[in-house]
Amino acid sequence: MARWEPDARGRLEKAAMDLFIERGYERTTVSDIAARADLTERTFFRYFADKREVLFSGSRDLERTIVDHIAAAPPDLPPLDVLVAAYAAAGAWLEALRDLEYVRARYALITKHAELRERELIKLAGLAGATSAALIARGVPEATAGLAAELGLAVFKRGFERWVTSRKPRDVAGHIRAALADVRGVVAAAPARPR
Amino acid sequence: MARWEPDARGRLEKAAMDLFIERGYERTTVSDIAARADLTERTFFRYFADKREVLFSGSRDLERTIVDHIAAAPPDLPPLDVLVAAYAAAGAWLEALRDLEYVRARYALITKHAELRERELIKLAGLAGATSAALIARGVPEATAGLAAELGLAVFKRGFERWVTSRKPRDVAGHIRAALADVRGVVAAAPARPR
DNA sequence: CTCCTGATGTCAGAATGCGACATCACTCGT
DNA sequence: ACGAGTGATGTCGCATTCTGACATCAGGAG
Repeated sequence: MARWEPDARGRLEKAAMDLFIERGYERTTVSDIAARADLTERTFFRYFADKREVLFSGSRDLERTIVDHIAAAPPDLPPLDVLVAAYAAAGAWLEALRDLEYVRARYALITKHAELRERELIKLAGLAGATSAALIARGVPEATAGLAAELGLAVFKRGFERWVTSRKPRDVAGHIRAALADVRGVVAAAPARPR
Repeated sequence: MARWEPDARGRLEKAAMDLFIERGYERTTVSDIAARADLTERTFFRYFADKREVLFSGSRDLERTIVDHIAAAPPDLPPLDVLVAAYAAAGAWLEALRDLEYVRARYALITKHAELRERELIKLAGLAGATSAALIARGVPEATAGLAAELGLAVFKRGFERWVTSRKPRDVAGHIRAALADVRGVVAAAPARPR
């Protein structure tokens, strides 16, 4: 018999999600989570730097997926199109990986608690940095890459949000590409001119 | 004689900045800050919701300034241009209000500590929300406003960063307008086509 | 003069997060 | 087969952040 139950990290993540949904984020302590996972508070903090992190373990994989797609994109595609294609692909990957109910529950939690939104935002900022670096590796000039990353992220955020909150959800990729079109519209907008 | 020294809030902010610069953010406790301001830890938390907030008191004024400029912009200007003009004006306002050394020291602190970057990001997200609402008040459709706000914020971030980190600083407004041009370039980029 | 208000202080305590050390089943080399 | 080492976990103690409840007390309103 194994010395410990396996997958302590996974158990902690599940216990945390369950408890957050049951009682809310603020009213569940790390001690509660650890107890439900049959572990110690101290052990929780060995796996997660702080209480928030338990909700963000997936962000590393997401980032890797996106960066890989950027590297694999056709070499003459303009930066923003590279990013949007990568986000669309990663979105589809995520869609297949996670239950929509899970994604929605997590989204609701993060939206509701400023503490968690802060963490989400810094993860996304890290993602922007990673995509920027991936563009630079393709030969995109540094100055362009940073801005493109920021714009691409805006497109992704918008598309993702539309996906999660739409009543009859269609595919993420579609939402993301629609968001890109919207961005193009906003940037191209010219002042109304009487004629 | 007044019962207490005046401007407790201001004293706390100054004490905090000084100590953060002297010993770094992490190694100064709230108790330290309060002591230097001749106040109690408890009083600190009456003025600031948490330790980080002491560095962000200005963001309310900044937001107000920007929103006012948006409201006052010529009615037929396209959303993104409205935003960039407002940011440029607010940037100039900030430039006149604060010592460059202060802005830089604060920027260095925030850049260095993830905790503070998180707070900064959520303040900026709040700013995006406020600018979006201001656009909607001008009659911009909701869907457009949100995206325009996000893009405008990206322009502002880039311009501000360029301003703070450039060795021989020129005016913020110029940097912001330059960032807008860059964004237009990125969005307009077409795939390289042999002909 | 008295009452009230509002800024501050005092105290106790919960929760987060960390360093140091203990435990103990399992594994590997011999 | 056996002893040393490894690695995940537990235990303990502590600093720090943040909150609730109550106390204090100068100055202003009546």
